Amino acid sequence: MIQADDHPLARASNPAQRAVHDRIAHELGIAIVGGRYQPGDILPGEERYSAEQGVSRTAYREAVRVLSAKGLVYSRTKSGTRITDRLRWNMLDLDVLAWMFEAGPTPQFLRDIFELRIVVEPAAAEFAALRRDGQDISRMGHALEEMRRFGLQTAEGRAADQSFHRLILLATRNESLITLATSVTAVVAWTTRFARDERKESRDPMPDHDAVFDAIMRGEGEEARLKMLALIRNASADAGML
Amino acid sequence: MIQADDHPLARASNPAQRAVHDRIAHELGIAIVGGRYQPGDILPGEERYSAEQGVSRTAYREAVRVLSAKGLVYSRTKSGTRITDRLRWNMLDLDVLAWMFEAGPTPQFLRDIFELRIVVEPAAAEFAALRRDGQDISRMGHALEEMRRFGLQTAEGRAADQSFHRLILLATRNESLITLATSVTAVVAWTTRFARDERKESRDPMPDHDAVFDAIMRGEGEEARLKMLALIRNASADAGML
DNA sequence: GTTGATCTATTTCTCATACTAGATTAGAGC
DNA sequence: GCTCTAATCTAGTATGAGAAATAGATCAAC
Repeated sequence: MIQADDHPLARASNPAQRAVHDRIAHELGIAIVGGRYQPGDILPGEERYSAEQGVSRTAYREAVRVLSAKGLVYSRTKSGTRITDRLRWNMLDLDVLAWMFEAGPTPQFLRDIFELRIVVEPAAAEFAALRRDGQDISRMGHALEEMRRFGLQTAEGRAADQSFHRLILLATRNESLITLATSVTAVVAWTTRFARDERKESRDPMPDHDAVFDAIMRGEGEEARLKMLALIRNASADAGML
Repeated sequence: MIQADDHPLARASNPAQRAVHDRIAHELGIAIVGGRYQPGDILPGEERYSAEQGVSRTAYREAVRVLSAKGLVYSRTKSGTRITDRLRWNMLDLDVLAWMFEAGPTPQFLRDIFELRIVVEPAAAEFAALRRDGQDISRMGHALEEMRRFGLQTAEGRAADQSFHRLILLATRNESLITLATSVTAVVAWTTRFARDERKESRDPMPDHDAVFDAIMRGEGEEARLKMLALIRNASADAGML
């Protein structure tokens, strides 16, 4: 399984060594999704913003192109660059989600994502049950072994958990579903990372996982869907999300 | 209902009057999703590409930033700009979907999207049934009236149809669901626009729509989900997609 | 007074050029 | 062969100059 930090797309942890345009996009992105600029508002403008921030217009413009590509803003000559209506934002873009999270996610935002999870992951489990092959099964089994061995208190255990969910996605053979669920589970992971340990001890996650795995292995789509639904509800309840 | 072409985000139909960086992003985007560049391939490089296309490095770079924001490519100094692995692409981005469609959508791609539709829209109908208010009901009713009056053979009728589906989405009060379904239904609309008229006469769509509307109005979530599922299956069958 | 055309000012967009930074590669030295 | 170093190549940043587009003001006509 590819670790996020190993991939070239992963943002450098140190802001200083990030490209300037990337840093600006990040700052503006957070300011926008965090509500410091409201839809309809006009950004300061190339000349002014770049001067204030001490960066070149080039870097600023490239940052705006990024935000524009994600639907957060749109630019017109003379009018300036405006914040787009929220319904036009690419809410499922990983960067946008990350910015939302950094800006301080609203309960509404988290509720939306967890609802989406309940829609998407059980459906994914169903498709996976119908399309998985021997290799999928083998890898899922291994991930569960690791998870059982290390437990969710360790980094290895959590990695195995995420690996298991990822393997289910890949077994759906549906790229759009994979893309979608990747975004959703990322938010879930960020959320539960902070929600963990605050509460009472969680229940043992293994029975739920085993049940999902078993249904997928036997090719029982409907059952896989229901078991995954149960797993998510339990996990969400433990994280205090439901 | 806002027409796509009225919005500033809508691309100009005439490529000539589009911004240069936008045109380049469009061209490269189609080339990438169409497979002319494969994941792992390296783009020509700023100097070379901009010289060949007769545009400035600035414009080319802004185009690459857009593609990068959508996950299609990533850049590193010295290495160059590479095509990202497909699983990193933002498959649900409206531009990416449009490029896929323009590049000639594969059957696999269309199957993926229609599967996603079957996952998402019934779920949306369920949420809508639980959360709609009087105004939602009133507007949906009006849309159905228009649809009944004009029929799906006219532009007005199709607009009313899309409006009805859009209103259901908005009634979910879930922004991430709205964003997702917007992308999915866009692809469905593009597909059925071309698939229409080729086949035998379609069945009357009104009973299916009325049933969905009725369930939503009465606040019956489960029923709304099932009726929407039936509607989609019928519509897809008529379009030759199932 | 209202409407319509024109003019102006402002803002993004494009280009050219120079230089920087960082990663890869090749070579020197051992 | 191996290691360290230097050359080199590519994306990144900066700046200035001007082009294109258009919102808003100004003015003319009715």
